[in-house]
Amino acid sequence: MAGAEGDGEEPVRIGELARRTGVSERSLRYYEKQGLLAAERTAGGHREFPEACVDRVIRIQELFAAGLCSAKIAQLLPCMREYGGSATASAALVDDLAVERSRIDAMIGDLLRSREVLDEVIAEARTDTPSTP
Amino acid sequence: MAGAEGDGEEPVRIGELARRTGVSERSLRYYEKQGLLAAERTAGGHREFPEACVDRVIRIQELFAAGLCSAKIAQLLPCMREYGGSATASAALVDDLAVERSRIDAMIGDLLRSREVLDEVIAEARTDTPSTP
DNA sequence: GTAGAAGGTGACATTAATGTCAGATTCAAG
DNA sequence: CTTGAATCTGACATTAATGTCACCTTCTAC
Repeated sequence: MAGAEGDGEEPVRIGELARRTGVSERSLRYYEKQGLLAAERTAGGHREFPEACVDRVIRIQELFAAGLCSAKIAQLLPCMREYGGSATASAALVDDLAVERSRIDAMIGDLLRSREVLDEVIAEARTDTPSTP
Repeated sequence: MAGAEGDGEEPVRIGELARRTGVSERSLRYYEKQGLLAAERTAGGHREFPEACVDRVIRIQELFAAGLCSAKIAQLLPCMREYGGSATASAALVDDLAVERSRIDAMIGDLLRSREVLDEVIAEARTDTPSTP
């Protein structure tokens, strides 16, 4: 097996994490401050993220895109088995999440209708102004 | 036929429009200033929206929810046959809209994945803490 | 050890739609 | 006319993630 020596974990520094996730260093530091990410520190104070943070950051971005605020995400993450979470959502949190879910449903509807609008306008323009006559 | 007298259009004031669309008066005034809505004015300066604004406002909200900014929406609306638009999108606008469309596609993906996350966490909580044992 | 790349912290700015408030004016019904 | 509801304008605030900059420290390869 590869990586059988020591703890078998190659820490990731913030620059590499930013590059691999497409999320700015600025945002990664913000995520850490909001409790969405945990990082070890070198003796000199540089952050060392675990490998798993790559997927985690991507998931966090998706949740941000879905309109959740950092506080909600911070509550949600510990309940996700996917990222080693073992917590169970409290009843209050479940209520919150159900509301978020409804909002997401509505937003998906808005997005689908808006996409249709764009498609119609684009198609109409291509009909009126064909680039390949 | 109903409404055969005169111009046959009952104008809508801002309060009623707000109530019927769920959009605040503040936002409706903002939409007008951004060129998304056009309103006649009474002698005293009060806005009189045409009936069609009800659907139009709802569509505008959907487009905002889809992440378009007011400037893009202002360009888009005149190209929508649905709302009496007769314009054809310029090539530059089509390019813009295609970019928006990609973004919307990506966002739909994010929303679907995020919704799944919420469903999992909610389901897990309901399994661990059943309200009806 | 040294130079340059990478990282740390903190502060200030931004964006864009929306909320809110105050004071003045208009509208509609008595 | 009068009165109360509705509307107008303009200004200021907010939100929340992210950008940017300045200045300093740490890391890494030579």
